[in-house]
Amino acid sequence: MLTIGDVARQAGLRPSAIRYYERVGLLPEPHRVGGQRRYDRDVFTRIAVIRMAQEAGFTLEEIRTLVSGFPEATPAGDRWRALARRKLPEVDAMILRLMTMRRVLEESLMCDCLTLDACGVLGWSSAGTASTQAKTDLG
Amino acid sequence: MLTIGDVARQAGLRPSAIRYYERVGLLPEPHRVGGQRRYDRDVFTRIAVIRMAQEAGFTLEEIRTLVSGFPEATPAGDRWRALARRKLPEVDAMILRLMTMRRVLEESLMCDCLTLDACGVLGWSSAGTASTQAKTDLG
DNA sequence: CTACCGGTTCAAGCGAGCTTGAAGTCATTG
DNA sequence: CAATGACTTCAAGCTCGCTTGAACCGGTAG
Repeated sequence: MLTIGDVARQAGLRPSAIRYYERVGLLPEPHRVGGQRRYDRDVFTRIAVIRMAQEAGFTLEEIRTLVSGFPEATPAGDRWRALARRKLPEVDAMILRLMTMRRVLEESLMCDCLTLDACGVLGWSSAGTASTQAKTDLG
Repeated sequence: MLTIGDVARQAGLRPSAIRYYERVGLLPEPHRVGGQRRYDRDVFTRIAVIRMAQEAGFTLEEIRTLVSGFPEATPAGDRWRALARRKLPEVDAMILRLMTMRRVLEESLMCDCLTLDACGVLGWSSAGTASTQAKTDLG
């Protein structure tokens, strides 16, 4: 049984973050010994999931849905699957954007432009078509 | 010559955002007519660059360096290239994380687990090795 | 017994990225 | 001339994801 400090040290975050996660429903309320939180080792799995999802661009709100075990009162893993299904295209879109960015970065390493928008790298002609380009997806 | 309202409408953001970008140095100060800002169409290119970089996870601070034409007082595009070089691996890492997330989402659509961490999909055994896993990269 | 260490709560603060509101300016329209 | 509407500045507010500080509690060591 680990104290919040142990968990924090091993997971590489601050106790305050762990309490915060608990407050917003990302972590379950642990049992307590004399008022103090005691954690089981599988809290690390949970934290790792949270972190990964966070790095993948999910909000804590979304992660809460991902991660919390809607115990009864819910169809099944249907809720989680629904979210996953909804999120997949977003993740794909994100990957695409990042790959575009990657290309831009890489190609711009090879040219002499002073600024990004003075540079042809983007494939945009720097004016004219720009307004069309400007409304790509973001909504 | 476009007013700030025109630009905002066409770019899909609010005038306040445009003024904000100007304040933090993402957009150059436009000329003014009777105190009001007037923009050239190439502002849309700039805005599109900003948006893309933002979606790719750059902070406005970084984008400022990316986008602003450090006119004199700077070696060349060296500064921008330096940033690009520094950012490339980060972008790559981000892409990798997203692909992991994608895999998790996709595979979890195919299993019956109620929660993510009850599920084997992650490849983590749900305890034991977790603490090791927990410290992947984040720093 | 006292000190100290690490836990506890709660409210407030912070940085990023904007938005909102108040108060004023300016051009056009009736 | 007065009203309208889009602009202006400036300061303050808001959301997210935490952190920090004040004040307190409990267990162990000297």
